[in-house]
Amino acid sequence: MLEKTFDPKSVEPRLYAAWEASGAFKPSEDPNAEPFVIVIPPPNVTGSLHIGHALNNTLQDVLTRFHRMRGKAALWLPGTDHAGIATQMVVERQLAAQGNIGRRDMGREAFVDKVWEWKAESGGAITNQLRRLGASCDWSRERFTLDEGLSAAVRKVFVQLYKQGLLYRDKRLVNWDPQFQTAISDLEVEQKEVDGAYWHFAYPLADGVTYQHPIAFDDEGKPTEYETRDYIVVATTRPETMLGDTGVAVHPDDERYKGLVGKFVTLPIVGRRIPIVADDYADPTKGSGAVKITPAHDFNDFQVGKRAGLEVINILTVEAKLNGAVPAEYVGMDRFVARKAIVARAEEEGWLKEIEKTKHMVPHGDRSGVVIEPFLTDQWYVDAKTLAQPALKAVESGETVFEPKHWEKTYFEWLRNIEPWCVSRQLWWGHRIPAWFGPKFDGAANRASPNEFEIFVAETEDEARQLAYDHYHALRMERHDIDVLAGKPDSADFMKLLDRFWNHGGPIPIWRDEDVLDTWFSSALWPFSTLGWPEKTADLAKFYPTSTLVTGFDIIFFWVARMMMMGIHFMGEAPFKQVFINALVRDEKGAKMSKSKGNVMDPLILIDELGCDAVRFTLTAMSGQARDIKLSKQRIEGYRNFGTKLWNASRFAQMNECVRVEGFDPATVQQPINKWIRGETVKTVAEVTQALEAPAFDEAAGALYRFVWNVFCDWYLELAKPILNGDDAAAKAETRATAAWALDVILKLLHPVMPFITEELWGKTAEFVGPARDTLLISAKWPELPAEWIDAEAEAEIGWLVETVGEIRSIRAEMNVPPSAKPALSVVGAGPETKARLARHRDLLLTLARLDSAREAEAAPAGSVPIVMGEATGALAIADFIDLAAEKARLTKEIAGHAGEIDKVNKKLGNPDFLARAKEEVVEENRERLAEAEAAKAKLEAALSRLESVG
RNA sequence: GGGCAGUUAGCUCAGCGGUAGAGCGUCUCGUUUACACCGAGAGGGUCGGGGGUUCGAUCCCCUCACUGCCCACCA
Repeated sequence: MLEKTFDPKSVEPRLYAAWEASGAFKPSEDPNAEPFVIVIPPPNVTGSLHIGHALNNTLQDVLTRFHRMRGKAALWLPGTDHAGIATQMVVERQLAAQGNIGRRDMGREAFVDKVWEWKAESGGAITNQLRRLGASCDWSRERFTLDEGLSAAVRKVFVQLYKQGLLYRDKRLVNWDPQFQTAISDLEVEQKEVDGAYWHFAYPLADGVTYQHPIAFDDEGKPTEYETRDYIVVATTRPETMLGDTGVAVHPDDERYKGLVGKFVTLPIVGRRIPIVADDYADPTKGSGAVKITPAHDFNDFQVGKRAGLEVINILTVEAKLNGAVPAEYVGMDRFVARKAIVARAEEEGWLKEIEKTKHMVPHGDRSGVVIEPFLTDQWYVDAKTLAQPALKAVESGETVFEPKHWEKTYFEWLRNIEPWCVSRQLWWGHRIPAWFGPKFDGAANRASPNEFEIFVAETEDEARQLAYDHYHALRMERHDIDVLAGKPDSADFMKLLDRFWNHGGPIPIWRDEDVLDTWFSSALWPFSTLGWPEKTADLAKFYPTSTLVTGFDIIFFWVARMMMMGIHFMGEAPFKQVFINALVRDEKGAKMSKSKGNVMDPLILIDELGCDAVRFTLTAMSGQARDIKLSKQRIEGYRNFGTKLWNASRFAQMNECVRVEGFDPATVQQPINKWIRGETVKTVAEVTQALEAPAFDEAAGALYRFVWNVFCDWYLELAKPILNGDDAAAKAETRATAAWALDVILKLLHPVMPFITEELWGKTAEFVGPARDTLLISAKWPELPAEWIDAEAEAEIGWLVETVGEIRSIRAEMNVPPSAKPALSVVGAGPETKARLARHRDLLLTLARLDSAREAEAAPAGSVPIVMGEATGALAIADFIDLAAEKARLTKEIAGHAGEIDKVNKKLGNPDFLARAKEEVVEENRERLAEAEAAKAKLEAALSRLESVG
């Protein structure tokens, strides 16, 4: 006998082990099996499973299990991401907590070793948590973004892009994170609104220049009054940057300042003479219309500086402290301390004109949370604009489809306005950039330039060395020809340097770039690097491109778009056929879950409390499209109850010896209820299959829920009871076999969503009764049932029965007829069909509606209550319980309801336009509706008048 | 400033041209041997406002309002 309730805690680990041991997680090797492939969005190796992962991975598992059961070679490829900054942070924190020396004291190699140590110990946490979720990943193919193979792929991609001119080194402003002291990409910058101010500074004009500044205006905005100024006002939100100002810009058409273009101001504190330039960037309507230009510390100013040929003066250190380029008293000062100091000094010296309090957006590092500084450095950039074009085309053409479709707009928007991608990071944990530097020889000066280098990009150091050799050798030959042969005397030093490398006999003195790559660089290769690229592996041939990517919208830019770019560029084909964007999980009030708010729901705790299946079903059912998921525990409990319901239905089946019969053919069933449930099962299979193909997870879950609970349990099992308890051996045997069959189909359909309880029942039902199962449920075949098994007649008949029972129950409840009372039902005016149905299902009617009898009659007995039964009228003899007034009210209300319906339909049918233009079947449907409503109304009116004549 | 999404029963959401639905919650009744993590029944909505298209609009179009998110913006 099945236990009274399902115990997930003991079952889940056992079944997971059984699945894994059976080899079911590996894709079928049947050469005819069509592949179905999902690559997991690799969670950070530092991560632990949160509810978002639970949703995302549940959906992937549902798809994988579904397609596996359908006979596809289903591969769900798992892995983790090395997560550069995040992991480096975790390990640094751990080192600090253990009282170890810091990263910098430890040195790069030792630190990286520590990170690997940490990874070996703690890095597997999240994959074990995925197992607890029931994830049927092929663990034998698990990858890590920093493993040997993926590192080789990264090097190859880097070198190829470099050779193709799609990756280059450039000196420009980057988003600099002073906490981690690394560049970050635009995407890693978060704009946050903070309280700030515009500080208006008066910069004195140099060389005794003055001008007339308008101070009063007429109604048309024309200046009427001027004052003479020997200064120009600029405003800033970052006063400390003024130390790096190298110009002031005004709009070329700004009348106020026309005369000042080409003049100079004397920068306060610094004393630098800087020009006033004309540039469209200056907006006459903003502030004073004049803007200070700090090319080294502002993206816009950098551009203005470039156009106007302004000097670029970097005033910050990597820690965002003021460097030696500023007056001595500020050197080494923190940027925010300097801000205050400068404002104080401006006030003191009288050039602070105004402080305008304001809120404005300030860029912050998404990991560090500190304010980002635009900072002038050399970094590596990917030419994203070029790579984006085919990625755009792939989605435009439908090669790759987003689901829901509207996310394509987001994808397009970003790719169409894409900027170069800064991929170098000044970190230690990550893929070290395969680029080597060598001295650059300045031909004119004939010596190695201290700040410029030759770059040699290669997959290995040996290759880089070879490149360097070739380069310097060619250079040596060339210079030899040009300079030495031409007898130029100043060639000597230059040649000496080159000769030193050669004649020394030692290796070419090149050194490797210290930087590592953005974590997302390796993630971008995930769909093909994990399958073995650049090797031509069997997996790569079979499983690329993948089928569906399931991920959150928050990483469409970070990850999806970049995989599209890299996948198409290196594989010639987009990496996915479909991108399914899942919703964001929020708490029950709709707030984003966060540790600081304390509203985090830990999926592992929920699994402990309510079982994995309940959590999975909830997430599946709630994964409607394009919306946040507001998750409440109550909801999960509801689906836990659903599992229990299924469990109990199975117990019922078992108690009633509903044994699977080998070779049972549902096509042969005779009993109406069996024909009916057979048809309902067929419909559900079709519905669930279609929903999972789309995929529309919520629809699949909804269809399963309704079928199992509201159809199979509420009606089929109830309808089966009289037969199962009756004497008709043939009917009993047929019903037992049908019930067992339907239950098997249910287990299969439900398995992708609720793998544990269904697998357990699959095993248990075979253990107690029926023939042994030849496979685990995970490997069972998805049902395919013929549409002919839907029997319209059985459907109509059971529909009639269900409706009649419902009517009677409703009246009993409304009239407060006690459950113990068993009234008689008289059926008046029945046609042959109703008579036949009444005869066939009399027992069921008596049981389900708790009746004493149900017979045909000539007329309704006095004091009975009418029920519409198609063409016939049922009369329920509950005279003893009737409150006359209440019954009159009930009838009146029902009659009014029908009257309203009749009015509405009559209006429609009376409209000639409707008759002329509406579809024929719609008109017909309305005619039928009218007839039905009129008949029902007539019956109830007759009953009401009888009641009134009595009363 | 630009873009996207949403606004349907108390709550959470489905429906997306032809009779307004589900789950939860609420109320009433019920220990009939699968299940109280249950069963039966009931109440509850002028489908955000205003226009338009249509024989017909919750559904299509326009517009307004509100909510959420993304991108841009440090004078």
